[in-house]
Amino acid sequence: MAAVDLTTHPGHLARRLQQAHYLLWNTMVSEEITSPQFAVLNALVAEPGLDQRTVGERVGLDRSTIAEVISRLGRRGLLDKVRDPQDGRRFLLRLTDEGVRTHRKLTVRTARMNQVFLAPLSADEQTLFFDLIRRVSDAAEGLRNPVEPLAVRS
Amino acid sequence: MAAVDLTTHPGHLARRLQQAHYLLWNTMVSEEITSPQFAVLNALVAEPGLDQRTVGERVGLDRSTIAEVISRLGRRGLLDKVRDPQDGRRFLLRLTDEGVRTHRKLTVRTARMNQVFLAPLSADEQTLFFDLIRRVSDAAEGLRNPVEPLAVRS
DNA sequence: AGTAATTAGTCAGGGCACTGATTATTTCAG
DNA sequence: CTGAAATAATCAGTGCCCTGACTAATTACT
Repeated sequence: MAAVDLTTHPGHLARRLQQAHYLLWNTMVSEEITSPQFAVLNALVAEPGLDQRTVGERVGLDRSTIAEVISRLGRRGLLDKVRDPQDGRRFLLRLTDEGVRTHRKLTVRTARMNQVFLAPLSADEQTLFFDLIRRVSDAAEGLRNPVEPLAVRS
Repeated sequence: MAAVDLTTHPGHLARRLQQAHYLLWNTMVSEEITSPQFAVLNALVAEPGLDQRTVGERVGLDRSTIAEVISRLGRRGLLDKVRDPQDGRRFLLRLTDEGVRTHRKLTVRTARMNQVFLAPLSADEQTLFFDLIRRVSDAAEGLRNPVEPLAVRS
């Protein structure tokens, strides 16, 4: 009696959207490299030598998850990890040649996949789609890290 | 040089959206029951006595995942699982009283959470948001199960 | 009736995602 | 300069998500 219509629940829709994407990625882009892994490669192409934590921040992965993802990419020989001589807590990350090649190859396929994925929407709708999702995500992210209460320095 | 802007990649946005939702759910709805678990409870409120596979279909979870989710709900005493006497392969699922109570409680909180989550969008934009995401997901889902090619019976 | 194909569910294995606790290093304060 | 706070990374634990291989039960085809 009291059942609810999940198609008006953003969380449920978000999950379905991600599943749909996962499937398409698997068939059109790669079965080896996942979408989050590609995001890490991409971040390191843009800014080589980043440390692990910062990469996680760039692509939206927490400290634990980014460690796993990086470990997998390292095992596949797509990136190198070296202690920062300036700060012994950090590891600096840099793509190998193989990592750069992989990124380049997947960039092309990803673009094709995105076209297919978004094909049901007109160009205007696609823009709107990005905008709406981004606004909702950013707002929720903001709730997470409440703006520092402007601490009053005694 | 060849780095790409992930904010125009639907997969990346979908992942971020889901993370944002996960966080909000955890703080505003429940730390025990997850959103997919609630979806299962909801499906069984709507249609008590469904079998496992069909529940999975209703909420969009594959056979393996639905088995895990149901096992957790069973462990928590929120549902019962009995062999179908008509078909010994199936398990029929039914919420316990505790399961019904939990569903009712979470329904209220979920509605509140959805309001907060969608607050950055106007009413019209919310409708559009649902519509765009649903269209993209459904289309991708369609690619997955290509329409049976109308097999020509010799 | 008896074998073949289908179907429901399980299991093993890989990957993503979060929290809370721990370790090592650096920085800050007195 | 030394003890305390902060920071980068790891680890253990839980849960979601998929695939491919397998088992058990049912249905369909001779």
